[in-house]
Amino acid sequence: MGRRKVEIKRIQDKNCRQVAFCKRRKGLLKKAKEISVLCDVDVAVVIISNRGRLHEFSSNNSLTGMLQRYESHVGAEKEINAEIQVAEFSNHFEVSGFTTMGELLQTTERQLEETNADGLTVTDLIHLENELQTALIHLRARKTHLMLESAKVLHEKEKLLQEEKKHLEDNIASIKKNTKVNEMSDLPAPHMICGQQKVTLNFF
Amino acid sequence: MGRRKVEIKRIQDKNCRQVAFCKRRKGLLKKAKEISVLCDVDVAVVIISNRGRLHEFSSNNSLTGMLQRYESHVGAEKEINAEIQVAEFSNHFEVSGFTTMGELLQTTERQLEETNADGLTVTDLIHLENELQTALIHLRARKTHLMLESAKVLHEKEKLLQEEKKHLEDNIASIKKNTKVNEMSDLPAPHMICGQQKVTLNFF
DNA sequence: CGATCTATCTATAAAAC
DNA sequence: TGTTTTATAGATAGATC
Repeated sequence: MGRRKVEIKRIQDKNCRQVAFCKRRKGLLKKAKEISVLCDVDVAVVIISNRGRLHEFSSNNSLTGMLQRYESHVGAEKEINAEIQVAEFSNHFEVSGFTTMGELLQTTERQLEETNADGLTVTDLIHLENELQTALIHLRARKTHLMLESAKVLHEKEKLLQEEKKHLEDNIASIKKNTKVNEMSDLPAPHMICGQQKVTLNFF
Repeated sequence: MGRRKVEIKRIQDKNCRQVAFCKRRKGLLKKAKEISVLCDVDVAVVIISNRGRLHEFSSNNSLTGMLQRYESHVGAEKEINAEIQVAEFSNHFEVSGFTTMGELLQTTERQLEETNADGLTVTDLIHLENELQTALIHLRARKTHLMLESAKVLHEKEKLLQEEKKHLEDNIASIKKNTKVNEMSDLPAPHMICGQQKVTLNFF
């Protein structure tokens, strides 16, 4: 989109690269905003320059939270935090430090690669992994159960209301069938009449 | 950038919006990739369509991991809170074609066991795990959305039925109010037995 | 839906300030 | 570093299949 076509590979000239970054960053954030508005979707964009500056767009609070959370972890602190987490983990077996299996496995890999630095054995990791797995399974089972239960309740509610509705409609139909017109002159709906014939209710 | 200029506001026509979303999403992700390569920066883009589908680009694994971890945490918290507070979901997730969490876990475990038979490295496992994690996040985002959507539909249904019911009751009340008792002398007593169910009619 | 085709609009490379 | 200008590459709205 410029005077000449550019190949998509790292721009060698530092200055050109910086200029391109400013321009394209602006464009990208604009595009993100546009799509979020035009198409009514949630979009989050995070850009971290190679100098560590953070630029972001977020169409949504929860995503903003995500970005803030990310921001708090970014930079040099990230490495340190990771080290601290690993240390705490190996010392106290704190589950909370690890959020995903991926992280767990990554830690495992690091430990394996680091020629068995301190303490943390693969057995320990497997133990923790099992604990996490179990907790997840329990949580998911409970969640699924609650969801199914709720759906059932709502469906039963609906069914009941449908039945009630039918009953009421039948009532009105019966009344109409058995009522004289002349008695109903002041009713909003003249066709709904009570009459002298026996009302038949076929509720059940 | 098309046949005519478009105002940046929510596209009303649903179909147009969807088409625009597909095109612009592709464009946005492409741009994100380009800037990350050209300018040597880390970029993450997360898009969640209003149907709950998740699309993302990430130039960097750790960034992806970070976002995914965030998603997992907040997503899970949100789901649980929603369950406890509202506890209303419908059978949509039965129709959605997705397996349950339990099934997914079982499948995962089976796959891991099978692949593990061959000499897979930890790196291979991490890669596989990340793929599964991503799939899981997509699935959860979509599932949660479908469930909430279904609950909404059911609630609307219920509300409608309640209104209909009230209307019908009002009709009956009007009829009662405007009907002379002497015209009803040959009607059954206000309390009638239909089959085995006692039905109380307050018509008169 | 999704792909393909254009006319048109937009982004941006390069240059200059 | 940011803005403006200009020429041009790229994105995409609307249409068609």
